Amino acid sequence: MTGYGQFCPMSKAMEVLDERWTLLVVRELLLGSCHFNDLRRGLPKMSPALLSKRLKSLSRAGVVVRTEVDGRSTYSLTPCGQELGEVVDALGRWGIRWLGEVVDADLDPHLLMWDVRRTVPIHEWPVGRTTVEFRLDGVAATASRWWLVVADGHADVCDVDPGHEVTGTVQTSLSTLTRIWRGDVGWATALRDGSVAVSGPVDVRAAIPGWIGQGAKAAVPRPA
Amino acid sequence: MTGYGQFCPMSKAMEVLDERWTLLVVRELLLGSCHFNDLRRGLPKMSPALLSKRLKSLSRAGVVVRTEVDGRSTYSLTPCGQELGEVVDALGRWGIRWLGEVVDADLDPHLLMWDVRRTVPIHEWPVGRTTVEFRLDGVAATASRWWLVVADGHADVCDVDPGHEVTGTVQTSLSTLTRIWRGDVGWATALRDGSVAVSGPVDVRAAIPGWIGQGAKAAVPRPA
DNA sequence: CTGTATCCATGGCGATACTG
DNA sequence: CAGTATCGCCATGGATACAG
Repeated sequence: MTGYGQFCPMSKAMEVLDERWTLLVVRELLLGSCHFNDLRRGLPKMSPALLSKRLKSLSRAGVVVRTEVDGRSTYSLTPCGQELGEVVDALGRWGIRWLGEVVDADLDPHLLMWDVRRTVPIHEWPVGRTTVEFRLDGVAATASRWWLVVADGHADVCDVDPGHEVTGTVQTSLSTLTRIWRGDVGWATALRDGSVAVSGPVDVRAAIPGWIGQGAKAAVPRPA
Repeated sequence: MTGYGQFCPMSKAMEVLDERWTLLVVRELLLGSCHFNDLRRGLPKMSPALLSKRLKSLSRAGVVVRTEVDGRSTYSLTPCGQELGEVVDALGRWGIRWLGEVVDADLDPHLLMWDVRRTVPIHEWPVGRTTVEFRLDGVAATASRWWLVVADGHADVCDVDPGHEVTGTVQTSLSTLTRIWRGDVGWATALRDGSVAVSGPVDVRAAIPGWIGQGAKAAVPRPA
């Protein structure tokens, strides 16, 4: 008895979607990941076996299609899967409004920098290569320094020094950068209270908040 | 490890909502059920122990509040819970569009008549008591005859003959009535192809399709 | 790079009965 | 009416290692 025994459309939807991890896989696909290891990077706590299993059931459900492109496995959403964007959106809006507190167990520097990378507003950056260094206080040494490199309309993030000249530096805690990215606190507030510090030439310091993107839900109004 | 270890708002939302049955409980509350046994009626395949457990965790999450009203346990949605209407809506729209086929295991005459009752467009009915009898072909005798009674701005459904004069009768299969209610097929089509038959005075026969309500998602456009 | 194969513990959840 | 109490299965999914 795996179903709900109901003909209600939302019950039928939940039969496809309510298993653990399922909608997070869909979210990753909506955000543009299409290869197995890209998906894994956005879902670091998910075992590969389970990811594989979920991709298979989403295929069976007609949400995902697997194709081979240039010999690489490529997953993408069918029209049916793309329409789950509305569901994912509604969940995100609800989550950001009512589930505001981020506990330590949810913090993850790799995940954060991966999200920062994919929300970089490229056109806000200067032409030519620009590198912003991040220093995360209180994070294990191997994950405390990051370099965000934007060049040729493309953003990359490294956890080893790429050796470029650093245009500016952001220093803060993992928690603060996460909350800024989520939109829980604003740059202005965080700069004022000293929980984040930017360094570099004055024009760079002024520009950095506009260079660092935010999550899609950052602008959602919060309940009073 | 019960959470996802992610700070993404939608992951946080799923931590609260992705367990089996959870969103169906919310759906019932959104539809207006507020007592334990009302909820059970809308969730017949859910064990009472599990319903109790889900209500408790939804309370802990701030989605539901339990109060005593005139000595009766009463569950209702907090503002946070009411906003899940958007999520439930998005899921229902997606479900009706892409999960169209209703299998036999999802058919349930009690559930259907309970849904028909609560979607009755009261103001479409005549003043004074009106009774429509339903005869469901191919359903066990104890659940094949139903009486929908509308009087004083209130609708009731009985599975035993209430003894009133019957204003009109609908005869069809459980599957057809379900698909009509969901909006998968229209009254006109079903009457034309004979899969449903209405009897009674000519004006009643003409009026019945307008008396029987449909699910909230019936009007959602289907993919080509 | 893209997965599979195994293994195991956990606990989710279904079924049923029962109680204030 | 509104839940508890118990029981036991089996499937879920986490961890790890490995393979084409």
